[in-house]
Amino acid sequence: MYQAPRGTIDILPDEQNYWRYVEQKAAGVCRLYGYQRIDTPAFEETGLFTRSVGQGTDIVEKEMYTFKDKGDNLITLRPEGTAPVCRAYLEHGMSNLPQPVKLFYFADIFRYERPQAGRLRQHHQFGCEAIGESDPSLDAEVIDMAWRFFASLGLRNLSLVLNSIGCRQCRPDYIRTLKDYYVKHAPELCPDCSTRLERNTLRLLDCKKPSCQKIADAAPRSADHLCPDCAAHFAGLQKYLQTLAIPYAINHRLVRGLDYYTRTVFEIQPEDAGGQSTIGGGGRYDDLIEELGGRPTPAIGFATGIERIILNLKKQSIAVPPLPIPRVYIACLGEAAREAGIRLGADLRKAGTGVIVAAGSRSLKAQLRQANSLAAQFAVILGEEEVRAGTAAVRNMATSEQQAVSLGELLSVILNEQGD
RNA sequence: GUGAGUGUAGCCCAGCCGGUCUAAGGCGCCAGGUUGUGGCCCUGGAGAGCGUGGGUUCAAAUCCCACCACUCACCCCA
Repeated sequence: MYQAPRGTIDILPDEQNYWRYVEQKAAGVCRLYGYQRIDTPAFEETGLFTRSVGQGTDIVEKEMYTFKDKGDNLITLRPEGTAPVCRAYLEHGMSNLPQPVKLFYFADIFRYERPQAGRLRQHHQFGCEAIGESDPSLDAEVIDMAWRFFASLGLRNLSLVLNSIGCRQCRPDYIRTLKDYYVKHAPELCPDCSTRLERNTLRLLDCKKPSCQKIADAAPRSADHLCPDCAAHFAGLQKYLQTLAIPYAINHRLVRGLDYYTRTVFEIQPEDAGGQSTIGGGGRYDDLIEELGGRPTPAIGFATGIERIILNLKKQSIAVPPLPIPRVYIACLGEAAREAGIRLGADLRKAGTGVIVAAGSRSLKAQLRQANSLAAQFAVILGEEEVRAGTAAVRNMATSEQQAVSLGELLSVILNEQGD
């Protein structure tokens, strides 16, 4: 027997209402903020990701699904959503549109990771990007949008953590300062951190080991080493978040795993944080468009993990509306009745009503049993008697009331009945 | 990539100091209990040879090994 590849899941019919719910809420929020949908390919030229996400990152170093296709092109299944959107922005000359350009997407994301709950090799993200504006009010708006999205889903007890990691003017100085500090503590660092010291100094702050955390807590803070522009930007963002009454906590150890981030970085997570807790995160990437060959263009965005959102919807027992199902079940006894049933089903569907026409030749009892378990509101019973009389028995499944209706009236009777 | 736990029918699971296990039960599914009628109830039926592959043994779902998958933690992030 085959099974789904490791770290992938089938999203079965029973789960689909969660997915539709999340998508619908996301689209609703995007409409509120003027974001338009974009869909990009599931794979891109590998260089797009190594260039943007960064050579030293875990994603590029060990998590990408990369292969050569039959035309000898180096291809990578997208491990994140921002770079493809930026590529599309450039490729289609969106810098000629009114700025900022506001885009959202639903995308499947591929990373070769060790799977566990809330962490898959193929997962789905909803994300937004606002490209072409550096004003901190846009940062606040993007965070507000993410915040409103989670609120509209009904998720409670979320926390927003925030930081600014500076820009290419001030960050090198900061990293030098940070490195000097860490070099002094080198003997106390865990093995991972010892290698990070050279390879990716910023990520030292992110280490979860208690011993390293103590060092990180006392480390120089990026927010204290911002250049005047970045400091003003960060102050502006906080002011606007206060204007929007969005609660936040600054965590100077928050750095993100992708190299393209500048200035603002943020994450949103449930307060009862478990292992894979972050349900959304994002930040500014003011240099990325330029890095990809465009003119200097500031931008900010965020992404959310749909599987993790659904995990939390379930954890918080949030009721999600069911998907619509057919209201009418047509039971047929005999060949003449079947033909009548098929015709009736076609008419009802033409009128926009969902119908299940019983197939096969099971007993009436079995057909009604099925109507019941499919939660139909009405069963229409067609047998030889009815066909002969030119009628059908319409049974209200909730009340068990049953009446004979002439075939001519049947359509209007069913369409007018509320069911319950 | 590291460490630990788990793996029996579609689902939940009993059994696991080896031997009537030709593997139990519940849910679900199918059928019957009315000659054309559901949801409750009753009866019956189908459905696994015990994650996969080896090994130990007269004998393994039950012991050992490997692999695979899932879960949890690390790591990483959504």
